Amino acid sequence: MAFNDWDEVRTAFQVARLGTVSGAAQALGVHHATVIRHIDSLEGKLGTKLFQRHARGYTPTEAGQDLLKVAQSTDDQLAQLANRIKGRGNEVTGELIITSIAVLAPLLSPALAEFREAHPELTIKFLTDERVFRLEYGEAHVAIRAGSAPDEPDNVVQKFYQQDFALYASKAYLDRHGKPESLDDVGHHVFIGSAEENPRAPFFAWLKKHIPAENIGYQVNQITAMRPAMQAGLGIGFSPTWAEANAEDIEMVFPPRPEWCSPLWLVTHVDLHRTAKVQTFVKHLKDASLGWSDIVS
Amino acid sequence: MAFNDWDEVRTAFQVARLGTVSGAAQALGVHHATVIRHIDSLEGKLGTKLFQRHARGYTPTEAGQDLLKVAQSTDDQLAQLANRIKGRGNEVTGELIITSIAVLAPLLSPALAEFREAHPELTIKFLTDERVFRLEYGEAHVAIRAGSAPDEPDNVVQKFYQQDFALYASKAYLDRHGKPESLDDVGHHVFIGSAEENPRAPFFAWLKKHIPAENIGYQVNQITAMRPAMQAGLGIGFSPTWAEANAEDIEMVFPPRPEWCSPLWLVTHVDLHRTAKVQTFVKHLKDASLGWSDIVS
DNA sequence: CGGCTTATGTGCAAATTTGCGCTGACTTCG
DNA sequence: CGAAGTCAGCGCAAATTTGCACATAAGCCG
Repeated sequence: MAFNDWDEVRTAFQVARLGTVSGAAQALGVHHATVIRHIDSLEGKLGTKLFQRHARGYTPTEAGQDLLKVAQSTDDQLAQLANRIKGRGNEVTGELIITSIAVLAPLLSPALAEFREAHPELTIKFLTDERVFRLEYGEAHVAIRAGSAPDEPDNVVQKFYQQDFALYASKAYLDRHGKPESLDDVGHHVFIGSAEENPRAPFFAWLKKHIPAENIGYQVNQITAMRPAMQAGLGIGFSPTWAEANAEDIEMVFPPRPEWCSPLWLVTHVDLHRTAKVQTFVKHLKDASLGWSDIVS
Repeated sequence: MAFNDWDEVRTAFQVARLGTVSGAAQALGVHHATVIRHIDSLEGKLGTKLFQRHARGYTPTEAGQDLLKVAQSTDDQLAQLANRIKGRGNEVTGELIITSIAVLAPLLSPALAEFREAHPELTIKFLTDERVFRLEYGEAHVAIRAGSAPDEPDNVVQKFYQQDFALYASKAYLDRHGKPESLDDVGHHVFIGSAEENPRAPFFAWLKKHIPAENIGYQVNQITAMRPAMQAGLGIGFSPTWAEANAEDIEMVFPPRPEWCSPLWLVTHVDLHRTAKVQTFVKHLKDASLGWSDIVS
């Protein structure tokens, strides 16, 4: 590769454009001696004269004119790129990647729909997977995490919504087994618990501690499998109040308790946290979360 | 303008392409600390993060991906440009601009035609004008000058042909006035001279000195006007022997003399003199000039 | 023709950039 | 789970680049 110093190309470009070393030096904001040395170096590497030197300035040779055309196009493209990048910092366009756990999709989707409508030039990607998408690799711009506060470095974490969990069961189950009177005496009632040894969710931890193991007749390792189990009448299970507010075949068995609560964390990478796009979205999500409390009240 | 350092763009390009600072440093042949500093500087100027930093390397953000595309195109174009320029140094293609005085066109044209045929990819421009085209401004690659040796600086001057001048007159003139016996006694014969006070051509200087003013009945300021005057029977005039070798209506009156001779100079700019294109052409022209002597012998 | 302006070119010193060695963090593999 | 390999980041010294002053040459303009 001959052009291993793009700055020299830029210098040569200005010389070719303006015709004089002094003019180019002024345009570049450097000393004219620097311009001369750049040109000399570039010509040395190329083995070709780019300019004919004379007392009135530098006249581009054919090679110099060729370089002028190419560098002009480069200069234009870089200027446009600079505009795009600088402008993008203050706009809400492009791509916004949000990652979360799948169960939050019903909760978040309305807010995402509103945000998408408010910023039509934005493409939203909503990623959910078993594995955790990592903000520090640029896999997502915003993450909504549940459970204990994430402490990944370089991540900006803020609590933005408190999920209230209650115990629910399907009408079919209640018709067959009746409604338990108290959590201290669960009788033969069946609860849906976690298959994990040390479940992250606080309500699962509570369940493991306060409900006899023989009453936990069904265990899941993914939360998404829990609600279908409840609907099928397999037992009594936890669900966030927002999810069951309008449910028809599911009935609340015990109201929410503080120790079951699971906070939602809004996580952004520190590099992206200040951008208008992320800030606007975070604000929108917080506003929307205020309405979520109304649903259950 | 944000991109006032194209080298940093080049560095960022390699980082975006390879994904790691170390890889980019190796590709660029610099220390990885330099790469980090370039990226930091560039991001600082743009006010935007181009990469997300993590332990496995640098992942381009949207802005970084945008830059990658633009810089990739720039890199390609510069590589192509380098190939064109480097290749051109050893090829005989493109443009070859030759300047001369108009009267030499009949002499040079056959040689130019041969050269053009030998190098079909070459475009030849043959410029003649009253004003002197200046090689140091890149107005021409090769100049063929007549008269005293040019001494412009930075020009490579070489003598390549000796024009022999003789005195001619048209048959019509000779029929009317007869043929002069000797140049010491020109009688009432009419000579065609120069309108200039100090003519450059040696034969005009000789004429002014040895022929009485009253015998110089017709004066021109451009040599091109001389031959039509001779043909019209206006008088006796100088012409190079090569021009009249096959003339039918023009007859030699006095044979060439050494003091009338005018050498032709082949002049190239020092910057272009070493290029294959110019070298090839100069060699061709010298070879051709060897044949010109045969015409008159 | 001669002063004035504007241009390029060069030696030397200051300033900036770069390279080096080292540290710490993460990933992968056995 | 521990060792090896890879990567980014940082302080300091060396090397390169740059700026400055000055010299020189050519065009401009009465």
